[in-house]
Amino acid sequence: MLTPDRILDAAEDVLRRFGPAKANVVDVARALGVSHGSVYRHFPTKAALRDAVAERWLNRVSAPLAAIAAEHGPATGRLWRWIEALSLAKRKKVLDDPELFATYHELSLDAREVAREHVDTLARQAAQIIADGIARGEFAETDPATTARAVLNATSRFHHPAHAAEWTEPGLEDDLRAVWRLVLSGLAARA
Amino acid sequence: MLTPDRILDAAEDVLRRFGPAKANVVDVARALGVSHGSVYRHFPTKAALRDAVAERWLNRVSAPLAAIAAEHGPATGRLWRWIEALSLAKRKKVLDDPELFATYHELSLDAREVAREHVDTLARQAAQIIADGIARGEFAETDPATTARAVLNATSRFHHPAHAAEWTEPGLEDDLRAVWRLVLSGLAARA
DNA sequence: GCGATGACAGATATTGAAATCTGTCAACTG
DNA sequence: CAGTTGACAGATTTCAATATCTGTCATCGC
Repeated sequence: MLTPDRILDAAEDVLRRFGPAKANVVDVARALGVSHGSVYRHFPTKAALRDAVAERWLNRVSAPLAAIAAEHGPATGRLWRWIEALSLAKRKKVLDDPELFATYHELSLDAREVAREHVDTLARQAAQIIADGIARGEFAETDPATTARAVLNATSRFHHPAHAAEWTEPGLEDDLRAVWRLVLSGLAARA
Repeated sequence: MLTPDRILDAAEDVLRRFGPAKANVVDVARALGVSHGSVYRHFPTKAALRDAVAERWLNRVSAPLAAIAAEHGPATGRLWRWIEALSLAKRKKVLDDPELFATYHELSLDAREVAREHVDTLARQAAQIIADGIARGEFAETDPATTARAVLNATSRFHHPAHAAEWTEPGLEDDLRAVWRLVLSGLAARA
């Protein structure tokens, strides 16, 4: 039985093997032992298939982060662990799955829906931790959504795929910690 | 008389007209009415010529910022004007000179010397303002160089060429202001 | 003699014809 | 009849021949 999920598995495999530039629908169909027309029964276009692969792949990044966001301890430590985990996860992805990472980066360049949704998901998680921090009196009173966006923007050098080329530089961890110190004092500061 | 400066003028023109992908040394020589061999008398390689064009072009960004860094008023307002001017200058460049901007972006991707120096120059200017702010009691005591790097990193979404594609989105100014508020409270916070 | 030239070799880019790919759909199968 | 197939048109990509470009250097002319 041909299901979207089986197609996604095959597509991810093909994408990982050949990269976004060389992967094509016929290869995906061949990997499944069906004609490429059948793939089009489940995904309207090649772009939709690619987006679905990226979406699943991005969920594997954000799901572990959601766990941190849902914890109940002090918000300061949680937010730091959340940011560090985000940065580490992205760096790990670019090393382990360079081809899938390139696919994702392509998406984010086109400002595709999937990339935007991923950012929204991350912003929601960060906002949750920040709202907790405000409730617990750890952070100053601000709009959690706006502040979460600001935190994401301020740390984009460490998780935005546009900066992936810089992630091998030494001292990256130190730079992240320096930005974190700045951001943390900003969050904690009384108005 | 063929001088490096005249060559740079011609090269900048050619680069602006054809873009980094199409511009070539023969065209630059033709624009000057000399043979391309003569250009090689002044610049050892095409890459060196390209770097020199970018360097001059980047100096035109950092020079007006140096003026702000050298002012004597309150550091808080100066730092904000400095960051805003940096972000605006880059955005203006990408609109006015897309081809030269692409040249510069290419450099920054290759992590070329010129791009690194530009970042160092900016970091030095920011460090100067931050050191002033610490001396004036506006900012908490920190290492100005480290903090300057952190401020640059935290705002890279608004001036790093890798993010140029996002600079047409509405709300960019608001995002910058939100990050600035966060950073400013971080700078001002007492230890 | 000093700066400029232009022919040259090897590297790189362009081009257009041929091959492949995407997306559709009428026909097929179980 | 639900799901699959494969032939097809038009779009896109590949590939190899051709042209152009980079960087060198022996030679030129002022």
